[in-house]
Amino acid sequence: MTGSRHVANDAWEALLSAHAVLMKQFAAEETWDSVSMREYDVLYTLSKCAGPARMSELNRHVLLSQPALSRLVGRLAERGLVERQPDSADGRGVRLALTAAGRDLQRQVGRRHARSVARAVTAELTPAQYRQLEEICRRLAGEPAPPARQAAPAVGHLQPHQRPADQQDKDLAS
Amino acid sequence: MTGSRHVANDAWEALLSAHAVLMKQFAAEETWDSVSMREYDVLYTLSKCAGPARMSELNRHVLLSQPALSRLVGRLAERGLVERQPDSADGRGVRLALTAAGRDLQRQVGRRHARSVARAVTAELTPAQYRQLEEICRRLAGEPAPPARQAAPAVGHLQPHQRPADQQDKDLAS
DNA sequence: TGGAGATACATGCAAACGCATATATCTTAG
DNA sequence: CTAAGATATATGCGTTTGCATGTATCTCCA
Repeated sequence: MTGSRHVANDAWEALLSAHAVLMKQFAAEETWDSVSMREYDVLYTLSKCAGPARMSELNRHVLLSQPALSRLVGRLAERGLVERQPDSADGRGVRLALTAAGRDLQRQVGRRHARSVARAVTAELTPAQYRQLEEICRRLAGEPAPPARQAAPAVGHLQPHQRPADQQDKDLAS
Repeated sequence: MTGSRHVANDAWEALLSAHAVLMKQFAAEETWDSVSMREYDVLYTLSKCAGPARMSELNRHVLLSQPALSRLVGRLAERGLVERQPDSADGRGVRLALTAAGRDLQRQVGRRHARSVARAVTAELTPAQYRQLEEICRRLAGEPAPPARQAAPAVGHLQPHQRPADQQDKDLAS
């Protein structure tokens, strides 16, 4: 038993290491023109959300404190990349959506970035391996983990990562 | 072909998501007493290096810019947790090592943190799964990937992650 | 040998972050 | 219906980050 604890820690450390190595690699590329990786992360997350998203929803995906995200979105809004509207249903909340310019920029950067990601991943892993990686990481992230790889029933709870399930090809398609 | 690109991107996104979710979870725990997670990361990395390490070596493991790491180490040195000595062999470089206090603090925090990590990982994954995760992530990180799980030949190039291969149990042992 | 370029780390400075807290709205027990 | 508490987001403020650059040392080739 005491061994499995150790192995579990090694696995997490390996994940951290892979994350750091690849993040640095991606950051060093010329992909990021006029947006930082964090800003892109927000734009990308917004692009995956069907309708307007809320700050708190965004904040579940982005590794940033709530105030930091609030200001980051503020900056993106000032640059005309996202639109921030008061929510009619909930006066405290905000509805966020990409503007046309924001969507364009996300797609453009997303295309380049997706290429880098695909290159890095496929260079080291076999298809079977990165499929396993996806499955395992989804579980780790606490997602229901859709085991079937084709048209899963789409259970539909708005858990951590809800995605429209279509349309997200746009940014990944070459 | 165009499909595998997409799947590879999904795998990376899943990894990012798992990273973000677990990092937030760990950050929210009471584990971090007097050190931030980044500071702990540096202390931990130092604890794994056999002898004194160099800044640039550290910087390979930690996701921070070189100036940020330089100052972070400076702060740790001021607090008496790490020792910074000029390198006799290379006048430009610095040799970093944990002080006794630094090692103690690392172990104490490491014990708590390792528990959290083990809890989180084993709660979601089977032993076979986190072993696979480790193997796959090591490859992703560009490590030689020791396929044998017992006493690998220890090729020994000082690639990204060189670890003493022993002693690191100390911080993970319950 | 000498000097151009590379490497290792540090520092000035503006931008961005996290923590604590403020503000506004929603929810709910009484 | 109201007051207490929860929730969603924003803002003040000190700290930390990244970028550009500085300084010192090392490397290597002419």
